[in-house]
Amino acid sequence: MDKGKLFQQFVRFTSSVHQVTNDMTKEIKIENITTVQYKILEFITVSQPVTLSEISECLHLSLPNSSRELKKLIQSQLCEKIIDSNDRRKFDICLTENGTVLMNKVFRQLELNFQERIKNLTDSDLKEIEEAINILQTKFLSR
Amino acid sequence: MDKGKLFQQFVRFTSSVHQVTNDMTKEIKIENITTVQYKILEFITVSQPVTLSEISECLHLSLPNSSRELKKLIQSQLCEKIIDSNDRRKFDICLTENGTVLMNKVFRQLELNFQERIKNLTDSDLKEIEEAINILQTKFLSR
DNA sequence: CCCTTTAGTTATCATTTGATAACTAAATGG
DNA sequence: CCATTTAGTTATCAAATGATAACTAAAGGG
Repeated sequence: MDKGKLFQQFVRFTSSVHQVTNDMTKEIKIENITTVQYKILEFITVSQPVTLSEISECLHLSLPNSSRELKKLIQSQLCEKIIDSNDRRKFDICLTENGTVLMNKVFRQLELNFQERIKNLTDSDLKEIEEAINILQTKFLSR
Repeated sequence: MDKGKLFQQFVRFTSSVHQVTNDMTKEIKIENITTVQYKILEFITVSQPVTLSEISECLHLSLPNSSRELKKLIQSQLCEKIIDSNDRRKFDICLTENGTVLMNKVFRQLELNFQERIKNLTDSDLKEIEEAINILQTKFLSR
């Protein structure tokens, strides 16, 4: 197995994934939400409940900056803090009702883009894609 | 084939890919190069020669902003313009000798991270991963 | 009970990035 | 050969992001 060649493929692959997801998300515009704030929202959506430290670590933002941006999201009533009764320094962050509605709308749009992209594929192609995703997910992407 | 479920998997998958590539690249710091400038360099490296319009389109930057950032990269002597003799409004952009050396260094570091990540996998795992990447690349990611 | 660590806040400043208008110069098309 | 389109430039301003210092308040450990 040529690991150098695999690395080359990996580079092209990740660059394609970034390209495709960029194209799929670029038209999605939410009023009064910046790019970083959107990433935070997306992270909360996928991983909720999360702590501020987790946001900070996973999105490579400093704690002060995470705090600032979260504050704006809370002011926009898109997410909320739920104090952890075991450790009152911490708190869990969840989407509010509003936030959930918003992110559902975003993901529906994303799914339309996705379905558009796969609409010409056969069932056996889709099956192969599913398996490929599973292999990468279990063997390579999860730590 | 449940396309809705496939979408869910796709979302988790892309989020994992972003996470992993973020982690692999986050320690890579080049002096006097901003994030956007690095993305431009990366794009040139993978796709050279490129035009300014291609940079602008693929990285979702306006032409004026692309021009500004490219100017800085040229001032840092990391890339250069090569006038297209067929159409003198256009020009191709390539890495300079310096830029090539720099990006080689970056990619070597990236490759070390990559090898570290796969070091415990068997040859048959790697073979599966390679095939999975190929399937996604040909059936899903390329337009 | 005190000291240290952890988790987050607030304020401030510099830098980066985004957006837009007004421009040049070359190509293209009738 | 003139008008329009294409490709890129320059300047300027506003907004977003990054970095850091000084802070609070709770938890944990001896």
